[in-house]
Amino acid sequence: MKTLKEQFDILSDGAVDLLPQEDFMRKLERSIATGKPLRAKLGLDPSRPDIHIGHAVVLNKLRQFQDLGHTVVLIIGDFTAMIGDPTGKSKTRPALTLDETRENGKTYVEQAAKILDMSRTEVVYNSQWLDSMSFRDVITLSAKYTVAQLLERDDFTKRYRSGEPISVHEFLYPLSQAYDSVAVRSDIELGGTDQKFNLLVGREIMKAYGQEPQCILTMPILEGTDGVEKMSKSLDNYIALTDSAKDMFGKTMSIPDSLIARYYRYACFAGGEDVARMESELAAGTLHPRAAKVHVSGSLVDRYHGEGSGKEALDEFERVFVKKDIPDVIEETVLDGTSLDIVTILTSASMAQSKSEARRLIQQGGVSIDGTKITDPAALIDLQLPVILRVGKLRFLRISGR
RNA sequence: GGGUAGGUACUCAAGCGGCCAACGAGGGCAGACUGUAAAUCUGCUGACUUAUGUCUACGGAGGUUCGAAUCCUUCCCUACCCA
Repeated sequence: MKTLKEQFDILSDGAVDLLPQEDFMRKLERSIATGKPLRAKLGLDPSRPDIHIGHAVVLNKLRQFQDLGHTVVLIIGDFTAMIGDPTGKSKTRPALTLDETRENGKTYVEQAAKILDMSRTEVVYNSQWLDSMSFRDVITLSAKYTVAQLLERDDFTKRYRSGEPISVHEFLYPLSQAYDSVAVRSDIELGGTDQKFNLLVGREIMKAYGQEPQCILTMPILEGTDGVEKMSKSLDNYIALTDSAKDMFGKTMSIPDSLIARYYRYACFAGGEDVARMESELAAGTLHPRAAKVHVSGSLVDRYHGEGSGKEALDEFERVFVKKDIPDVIEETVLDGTSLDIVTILTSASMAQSKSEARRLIQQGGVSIDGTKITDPAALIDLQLPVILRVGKLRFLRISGR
């Protein structure tokens, strides 16, 4: 069993906030003394079933809790997802049915299992308690917090000032999330830094319900592969846990230099010393940024696809992008006809969304067949034998006719 | 309930009777240069059997007009002020 100090050092490493520190120390101390594990809570939004390595930052931290013997409580927000979305950004997000959210929740958990130790994980759905609350219960809950307190949240303040709509139910979101903490009696809740407000509401609400308030731990929000926006599916700048080794490697190679060490630390969960060494070598110029990225990409792939797969991904990468060769595995599509015009091929193979787009791609020189650039939109392609179609830098497809 | 300002393509945002598939910016895509980095430069960015062509589109539905994103009516939506 690790000592208090050791546990604290491990758990606080890489965290942005761990509040209040003294309370957390007390909880840890008690846990060590009584042998009773802490309950670490994480709420999941099951409206989008794919987990990406941005989510993984927090999951990895949870894993550290588990490795120290503590319990993780995953709350699938099936009830909240059913109602809609609070962020205002995507106000047209369709409300999901309970079945859909359950289904998403399941895939979510399957993916989380790549990181978490499921034998030390409790999975619960918040509809279990939220769905059965009466209107009276809701009023009781909402009476425990004030509008001014809610408006403290950055995002609410901004929207309120700039005249954007805020629906009343959005105010209820932080409260219901806070109530989840009451329901599962969490000792500490984790989340991204964007969740800090919500996590803190949890403390107040727990107190109001006569419980010992949870501590909060926030992890950084990992930027997406564009290096600017936070990683998210809707911005398409994400690396999914389910991405193939090849994609994972390639996507990581495309991150800006400024993010290399950050990815090393929060995506690969490299230790503080290793990260510091990389940072200083990069700064000193003794390590080429590309080499550092190759290392980061490789260890990321190793992490999720097994030891050694990072090397394979690198070999493939070198072949395609350094030697300008074609990938060794290319998806194949069979089309009707043995001689088709290039525009038809592009659209029916889903490499272009419309014929206009196909023509544009051709005119701009982004299309080649077997390595030969196609410039004539009316060109006929002989498909007696399979050909390799390349669109842009990254998209390859083997086409054969019948 | 009353008043004011608004609702334009992925986003922001011009246009305010014909020259509008709609300026500009961002984003995205393609190309050049590179380290699948950044920065920079160029082109494209509604669809259709590529046509000085047709269709769809400026919150919805009607209307005026030879002609509407632009004018009128009505409905819906948003913010703010008053109650």
